[in-house]
Amino acid sequence: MTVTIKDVAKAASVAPSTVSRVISDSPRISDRTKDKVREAMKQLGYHPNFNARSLANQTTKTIGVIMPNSANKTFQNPFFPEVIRGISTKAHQLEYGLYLSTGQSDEEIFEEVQHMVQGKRVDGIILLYSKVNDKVMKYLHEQNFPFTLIGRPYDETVRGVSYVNNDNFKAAKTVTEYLLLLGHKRIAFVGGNLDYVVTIDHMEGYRRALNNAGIEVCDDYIVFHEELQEGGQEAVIDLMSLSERPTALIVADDIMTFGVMRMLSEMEVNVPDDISIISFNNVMISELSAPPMTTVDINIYSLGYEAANLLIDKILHPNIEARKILIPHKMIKRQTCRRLVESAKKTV
Amino acid sequence: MTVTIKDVAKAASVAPSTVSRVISDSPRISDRTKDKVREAMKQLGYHPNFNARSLANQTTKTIGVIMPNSANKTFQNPFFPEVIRGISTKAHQLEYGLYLSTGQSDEEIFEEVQHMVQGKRVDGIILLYSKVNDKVMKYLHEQNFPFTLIGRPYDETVRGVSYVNNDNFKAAKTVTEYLLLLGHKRIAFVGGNLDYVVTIDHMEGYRRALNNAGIEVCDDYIVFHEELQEGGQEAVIDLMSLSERPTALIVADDIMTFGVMRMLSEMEVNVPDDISIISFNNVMISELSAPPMTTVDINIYSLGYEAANLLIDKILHPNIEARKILIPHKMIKRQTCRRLVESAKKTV
DNA sequence: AAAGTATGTGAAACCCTTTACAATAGAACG
DNA sequence: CGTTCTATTGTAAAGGGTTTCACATACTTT
Repeated sequence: MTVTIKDVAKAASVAPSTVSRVISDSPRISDRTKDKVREAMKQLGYHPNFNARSLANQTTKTIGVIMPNSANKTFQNPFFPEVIRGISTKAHQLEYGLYLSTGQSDEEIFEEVQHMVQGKRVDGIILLYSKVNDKVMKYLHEQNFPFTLIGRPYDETVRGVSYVNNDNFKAAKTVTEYLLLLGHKRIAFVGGNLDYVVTIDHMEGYRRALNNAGIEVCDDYIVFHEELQEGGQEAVIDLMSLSERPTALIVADDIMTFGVMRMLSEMEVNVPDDISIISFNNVMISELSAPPMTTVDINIYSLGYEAANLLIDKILHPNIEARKILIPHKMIKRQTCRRLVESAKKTV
Repeated sequence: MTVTIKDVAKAASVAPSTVSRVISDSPRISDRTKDKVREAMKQLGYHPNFNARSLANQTTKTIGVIMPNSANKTFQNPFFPEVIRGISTKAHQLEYGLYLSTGQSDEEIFEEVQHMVQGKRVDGIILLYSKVNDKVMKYLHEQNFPFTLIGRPYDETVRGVSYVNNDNFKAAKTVTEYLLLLGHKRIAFVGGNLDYVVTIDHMEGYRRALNNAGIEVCDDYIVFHEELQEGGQEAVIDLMSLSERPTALIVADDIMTFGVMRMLSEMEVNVPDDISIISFNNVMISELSAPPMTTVDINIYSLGYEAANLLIDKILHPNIEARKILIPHKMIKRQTCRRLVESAKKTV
């Protein structure tokens, strides 16, 4: 049926091992023989069998990409195609393939990871999320299996975890300071799922900035929501029902901001005249909102690219020590923030 | 090092073949033996080696997913995570894994597909796009390798291609008719890349509706753009520069519509008062535009789900004949279309 | 008691490559 | 001319399973 190395060997009247060596371009084979074998390979249309190769080599040249639980809509966030594009680019350069997780629940995902690892289906794994107390991460760490995190481990004292992250604490702090400088005092924080480390870092940055400015953190101004659009919308309802409405919002994610802005517009609250908004990620469409949103570009593509780089490095040099990469972020000022004029909003 | 089937066999004092039979739950093994072997597997923490299995079985339980050329931004369209979610769900149900293409250019992708197929890395392939004269499709067809298309082959006379598609012709026709009923006569069409079959189908539907209504199709009203946001923006510039501006726009994709609406808002052209818009896909955020957009829901998730279903069927029953599945679409009326009042726009 | 039939198990071949080791031939050397 | 190198190629085992075939039981049947 299929053309194997033996067929090529026969056709070129050499031993299978010779063919194998020609494939890996071993210097121990004479040029004459190489030519002869290559000719035969072309004639017969030979392609190496991937599985046999992996088996003999104990290496798959494949990296496993673990997406978060896809039950909720988080998944539709353009964040994912973009990280994957980054991962994909680097992987392709180094001739690695990508194997995607398909599990829907945390439990399913965990099982899948076990299979990937124990079944030697991939050489390493990239986790596209960082959760607090993540079973998957714990497992990979225990198994001493090559992996990198996008984000950071919740407990940074855990040694030996490579990750690539933004300085989310700093980004959130800066963003809050920016709003403070614009004269805002009642700044609310609309976070994502609290199980994710990024949410915690954002919140800490926000708190710190407020503390530094001597402003008391008001619990009513801090809300969390898992779902992207719906979450954004519910957050707005909660916040706008307060007797003292916030004058500015820090929102965890651009997509959530779309939800927020939609709801605000239904309530006829004008952005940025009545309320300022700043969010995170700068996905492609965030410049297309009405008005275009001010957000923090976190360089999603690089996050993926560097994660792949780190991982493959680890695969190739297992004894290399863990590295942490910080991808720079950058505030992109567009049109959802405005300076608060002193007297103005005194009348609530 | 790793626990193999032989270790299990020894521990349970049976032959390796017996262990193998237990794994595949063969009816020829007594329950007592099965229990004994399973106990041993658990004790030793045995997991079957995937590559060895694939090699012996000649089957990988993996399906290859080919994304379009990721050089341009098309990729960031939330369409992709959503189809993949559909594919992923079905694949997971039937215990198939997903292997993703990483090539950036058409040429790279083609090579990759060749490797996947010849190297027996996957059991079947799903093409996430349908292009005119697609080399990849041609190749898969020639090789008689199991694959399904999302979209449809340009040349439908090619026998034996399974695909899942929307009736894009009909959707575009309906949408055009809808605008006609609202009193629009100057309806423009902003299409995607003309290499994609979907673009052609949309255009044909549009033309047909106009013809049926006895309205001459004006070439100036038909524009195409590859890029999503930029494309949308450029299209608007072109159309709004015409002496007779269109009163309604049919846009190929929701993301593009975001670009269109952004540009329109910069020009201070009001949607829907000055111009009506209707587009396709209904991705998650399309309800979050300002105003929320009227669009055609094409059920992206099902597209993926059914494609996986079709493919796996084909893999399992190679002699089954090719099937075509049409996923129903549905117009979602939101707020970007309005009735044209007779007298109104006469003054251009 | 002999023959026939399930049922359970083991040995060995096979899937395709890689690789350690062996073998051969020709070149260089004394 | 015999010996030692060196360059090149071959042989066989390993990598971890699956599958076929044949054999050994135990149980019916006549």
